[in-house]
Amino acid sequence: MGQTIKTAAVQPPPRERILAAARDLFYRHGIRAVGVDAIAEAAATNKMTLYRHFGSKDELISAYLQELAKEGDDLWQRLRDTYPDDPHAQIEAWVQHVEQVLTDCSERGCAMANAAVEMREIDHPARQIIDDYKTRKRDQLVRLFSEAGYGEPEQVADEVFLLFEGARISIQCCSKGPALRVVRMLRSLLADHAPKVEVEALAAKNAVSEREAGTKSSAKSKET
Amino acid sequence: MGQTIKTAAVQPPPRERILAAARDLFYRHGIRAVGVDAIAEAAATNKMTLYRHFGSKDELISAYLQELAKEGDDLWQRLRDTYPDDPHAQIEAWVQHVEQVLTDCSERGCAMANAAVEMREIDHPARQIIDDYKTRKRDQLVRLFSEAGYGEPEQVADEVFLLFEGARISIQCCSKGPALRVVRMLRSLLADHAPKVEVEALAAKNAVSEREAGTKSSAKSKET
DNA sequence: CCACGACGTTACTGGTCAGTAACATAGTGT
DNA sequence: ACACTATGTTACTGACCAGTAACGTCGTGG
Repeated sequence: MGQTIKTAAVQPPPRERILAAARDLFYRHGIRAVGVDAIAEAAATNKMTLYRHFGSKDELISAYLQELAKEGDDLWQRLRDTYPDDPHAQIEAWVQHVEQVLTDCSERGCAMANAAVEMREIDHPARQIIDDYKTRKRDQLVRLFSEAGYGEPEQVADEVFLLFEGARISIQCCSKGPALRVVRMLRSLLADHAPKVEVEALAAKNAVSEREAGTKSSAKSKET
Repeated sequence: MGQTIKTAAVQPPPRERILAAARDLFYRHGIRAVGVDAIAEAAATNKMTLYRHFGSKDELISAYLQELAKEGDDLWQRLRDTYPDDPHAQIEAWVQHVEQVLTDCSERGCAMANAAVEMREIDHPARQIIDDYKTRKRDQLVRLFSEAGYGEPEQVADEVFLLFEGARISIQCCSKGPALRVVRMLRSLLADHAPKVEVEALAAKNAVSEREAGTKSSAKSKET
């Protein structure tokens, strides 16, 4: 029995491997800096198979960004589902996610934003994906703050959004000081805008949710 | 008289033309996306002359970034000199500069940050220039807010810095909403931290400095 | 007038890259 | 055994790109 032993039996299908390799290389070295040969090799396959699954490098880039967008959306949804009907806990969990992202030593900024910088052609399909994703993220923050009863949820969301974006870009090109202090900023900013009645209740709750959410966030997401 | 008429007599020397062309093309299309041939052609010269002035593309990139850094520093200094011993007016002028940068329709983010995204190799000479510049900018903000008597100038500077960075990156990949509202954010943030005694005095002064500084900022800087 | 230096022109090298063609191989279902 | 499909392999094209060599031109300063 077993004359047809699958070499590395549990290896995922080529398409997945290619996408995973592209994701890693694109994020680490940049989209333009990575050739399709390198991706195929990293995926333990070859260029032909790559081109059978993705018609062109641009298509692969789009698939890469769409995967990132989906994971970012899923992560957000999971965050929401973990604390149903408790927007304050959701906010706190998100802040902790932000902290985790920014203190990850492999952090090289937001893959989406970096892609937007690299793909400057305004008609590149990638841009639409990025634009949609970022707009969605901002709107999700607005909604969350609105549900939490914050005054001026749009303003708070814009500010939080820009602070996070700023942190992720500046962690790539500065001495990282400001970026690493962004969590403290977020906390005090949110405290300032939280509905007054809940302040002390929220403070009490943080001690709890801090442990709960801290352990289960193991997904290595690179998104907002 | 005048048998040797200089064709296009007032044309600047090749080195300047090359740097100007590089600056334009690098900023508009990205550093990696622009070849030296294209730069030479845009500078109305040729590749050989380019390589006589800049030993390599990397050297040209460094010169490009250093020029940007110098202009950014000069602009900051001019801002300071325009309102000597009046840090509040300097702050207001800087905010107006920010507004002008962000509403410029040719804005494609901070050239420095974009370069950092494109040049991922940690040992690339460009990275040091960018890092130094950004750190300097942040420190200049700290100093300015400190001179203006703000409480916690470091915190305010970090927040302002990250908001601006966030605005400049997000203007490239989002529906630009949040970025365009950053000036309002800055104003209210600064108002919150300004020394209490000066608030109404500052408000009165804004009406004046708004006209003064608004007209003379014609330099097309792309820097923080 | 001459020599020198700055600049221009052409053509080339070697390398990389996206994308394709042609053929070989292996698993799978019938 | 057969056919079909997914995958692997090799080799290629054409384009682009960074960088160089060799030579030609022109203006300036002595």
